[in-house]
Amino acid sequence: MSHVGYYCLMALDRDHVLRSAAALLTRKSTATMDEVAKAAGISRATLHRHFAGRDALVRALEALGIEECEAALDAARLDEGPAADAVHRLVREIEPAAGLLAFLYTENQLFEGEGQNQGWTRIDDRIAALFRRGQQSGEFRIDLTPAWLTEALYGLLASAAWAVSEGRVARMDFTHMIVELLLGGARRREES
Amino acid sequence: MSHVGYYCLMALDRDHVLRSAAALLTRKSTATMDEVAKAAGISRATLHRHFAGRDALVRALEALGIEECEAALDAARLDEGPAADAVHRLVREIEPAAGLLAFLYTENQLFEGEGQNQGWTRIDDRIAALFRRGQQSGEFRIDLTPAWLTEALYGLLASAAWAVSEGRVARMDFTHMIVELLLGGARRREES
DNA sequence: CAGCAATGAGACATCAGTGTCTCATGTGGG
DNA sequence: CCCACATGAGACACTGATGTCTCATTGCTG
Repeated sequence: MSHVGYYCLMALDRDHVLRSAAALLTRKSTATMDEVAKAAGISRATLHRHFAGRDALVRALEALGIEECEAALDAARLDEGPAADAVHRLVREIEPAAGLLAFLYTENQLFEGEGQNQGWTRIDDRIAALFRRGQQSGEFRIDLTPAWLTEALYGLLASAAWAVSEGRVARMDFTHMIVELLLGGARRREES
Repeated sequence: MSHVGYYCLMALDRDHVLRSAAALLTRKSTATMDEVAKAAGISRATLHRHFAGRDALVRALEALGIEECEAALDAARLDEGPAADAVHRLVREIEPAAGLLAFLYTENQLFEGEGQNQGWTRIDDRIAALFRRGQQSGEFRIDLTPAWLTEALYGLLASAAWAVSEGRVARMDFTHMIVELLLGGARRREES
């Protein structure tokens, strides 16, 4: 069954191509299929054998982003302990995917109206639920809605990913910057 | 001198076209020149008479964004009073331009490397200076750099603009959401 | 070694968006 | 009334990216 071996290689290559494309498109969101292929070290023909077209590639990247996001959500154990700690774990776990997320965050502006991948709404719901839990436990202030806090988290992740990739801030500060800014705003402050 | 009259109309039209384009591109950043023209209620030919090409249009939008940003910076009187109040005034003044800013924020990812319009660095510097002033006066915590706070402000402005345009949050909460989240994180909290 | 599968390279048609042009129309000013 | 000018509509060529195809080469399997 030589097929098995080849398919396995294909799968490995596919993942490698996907990650190369993610890394490239994070930096240059308008990169050509040619550039994507070169970045992955393969020819455009082979790239097309993996992904029917640019659209399919972006969809695959979206699926990868959702997958990594949900993995991060799982690893962060959002239900356990103080909500603030859960947010910290979440940002730490999601950091490696932040660049890809930032790309998809802007790319999704294109999917306007049409069939919005329901994976994102699931993720939105889980994150919003975390903020809501923090509000109900009294950790977070209640005048900022969970929906806004979720959006703000996305925005901060994207900002930080770009700022890091352009050298405006240090990569090692990534998690600290986001968590401190977000939580400082979200956490209810004791009366001064 | 019929020229005067015509030029005046041209100028008015140009501004109108620019704002229509800003409004459209805020929603659909890949809109066609045809769509931009239709959105402005003019023909593609006339659009080309105002702006040599898509590139020129984006540059003009960039100039408009910078202009409105600086106007907001001026109106906010960043040097006066507590830094926190200045941030609040800044966000309030900049809100009308937030959509355009969000568009340019992602579009600028394209201008990578090349001649980055120095207007942005001037704006960056003024905002960063405001945060630095707040740190020196003891209002803001010092473990978050002014550069990061500036980036975070941009990210929150873009997030909020998109979230509002997609109906995920209420437009009337715009300023409150951003200021409360940003300042809550940036303002030094009294020891609990 | 023989054969098969995957690849790389390149040719090719296609398509969308763009930039440029012309011409007819209409409108306002002299 | 007549003219100048701006506009709208459309034709046109050009470009860049894309999707599809063929063919030679490579490398692994049996």
